[in-house]
Amino acid sequence: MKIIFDETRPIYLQIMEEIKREIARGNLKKGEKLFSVRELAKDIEVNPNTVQRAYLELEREGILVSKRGQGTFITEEEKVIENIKRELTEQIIMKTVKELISLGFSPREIKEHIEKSLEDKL
Amino acid sequence: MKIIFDETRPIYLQIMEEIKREIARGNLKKGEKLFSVRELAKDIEVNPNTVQRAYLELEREGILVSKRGQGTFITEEEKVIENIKRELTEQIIMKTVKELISLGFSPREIKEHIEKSLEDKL
Amino acid sequence: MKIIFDETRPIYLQIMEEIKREIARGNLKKGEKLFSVRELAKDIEVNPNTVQRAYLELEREGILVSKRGQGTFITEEEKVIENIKRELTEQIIMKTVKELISLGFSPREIKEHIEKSLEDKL
Amino acid sequence: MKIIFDETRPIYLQIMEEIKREIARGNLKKGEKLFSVRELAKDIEVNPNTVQRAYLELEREGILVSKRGQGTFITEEEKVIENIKRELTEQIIMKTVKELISLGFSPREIKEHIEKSLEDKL
DNA sequence: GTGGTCTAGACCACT
DNA sequence: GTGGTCTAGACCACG
Repeated sequence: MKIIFDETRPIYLQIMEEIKREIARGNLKKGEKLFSVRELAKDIEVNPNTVQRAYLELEREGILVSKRGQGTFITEEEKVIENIKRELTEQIIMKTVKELISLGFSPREIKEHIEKSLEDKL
Repeated sequence: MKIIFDETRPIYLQIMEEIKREIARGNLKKGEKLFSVRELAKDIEVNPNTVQRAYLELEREGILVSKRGQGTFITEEEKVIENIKRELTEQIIMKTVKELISLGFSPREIKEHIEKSLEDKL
Repeated sequence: MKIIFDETRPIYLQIMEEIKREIARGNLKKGEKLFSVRELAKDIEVNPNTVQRAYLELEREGILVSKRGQGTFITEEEKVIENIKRELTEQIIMKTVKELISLGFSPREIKEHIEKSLEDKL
Repeated sequence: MKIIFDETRPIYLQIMEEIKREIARGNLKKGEKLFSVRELAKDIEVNPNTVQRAYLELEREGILVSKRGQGTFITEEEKVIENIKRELTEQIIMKTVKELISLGFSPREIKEHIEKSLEDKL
């Protein structure tokens, strides 16, 4: 995993977000085993406690499941995973819409612009 | 001006981008006088040379005009200013579309998602 | 490289001109490696930053190509090189013609004078 | 008079050349009175001795005539003046021809280039 | 080793 | 005061 840290927000949050993104992209699949806390900590050069906290919060959100003596796994619940993807999508779009509105575009104009951009890809 | 630096990209580039964003948003208008090199440098806590470089590059792009002994100004050319806004818009949209595609959405799905998000605002 | 500085014009400009002259004369050929920034700086006794700036501007003009960790090279584009020679030639001739006109010669007289000078060389 | 000094050649020589150029251009006419040594020295910010030396050498060349108690004058001899112009012309042309040859042009090519440049002016 | 960026501080030309 | 240039010296990323 590769993370470029932001320096303005807590690192554990950024780790959480990155894991969610990997799940949403399908790179981490349901039931899959994650790196161990120590491995990931070493890999991205942060303190193991920080990774631990990220895993803990994700477990609280029902996204991860830790099994003593075995490791940490992505949940088997497909609904949770779909939810992550939906939320991330929503987030990305809202951010973009806000930026475009701050540039003075109306919702109608935004729609037109995006449709034009997508035409090339269709 | 307020800039949160990225630490991974040259500062002078980030200054350039921030100024372009301010122009695109209409906060900096054609012909308007910018902060002096020294003022801005002090304000955002970088070396005057770094601000100077950002101004120089923007001048080369036709966006700023420097007048020795007077200051640095936004160009009077409206076309240049419109161009900045167009490019910035394009950039924002392309970034979003790419992110959504990496999440596995088809162009059609992206369009639908965005339309749904915009409905609330219309 | 040998440069006699002018004291009235920026050093980095004079370095640029000298490099262009060397290219036009064929002493620097397409694809050839230049002195490193530090070498040239030491050689002509200016600060490395000044040489760096000259190289940067020439890169922007498409005349040089910098490769980090490797060095700076003359472009492979022959058209660019031909262009340098053409521009330099134009410059030299225009300067002479202007000087002669300021001495009160008509274009016809200038032509005659030059033809006479060239006869010896033919 | 305005002189940008060269820093590499004696100042008195550069003053001599500038006066010759002014004569060749017709800005200084036969019999005309020159600035006094002190005036010119003050004007171009050099030591009066330096101007004195330039005047002395020009007097030796028959170009200037100094009259005690009256000042320094351009010679009345038209031939001398014509000579200056001829020499200067020759000098300018030779310099240009040499530069163009060093760029690899043949005399025939030089002639063609110059004729082309002059066509616009004819 | 290479180029690229940045800081600190100086001096210049222009208004 | 303004922008423009330059030096000295540092640190980084790349190969």
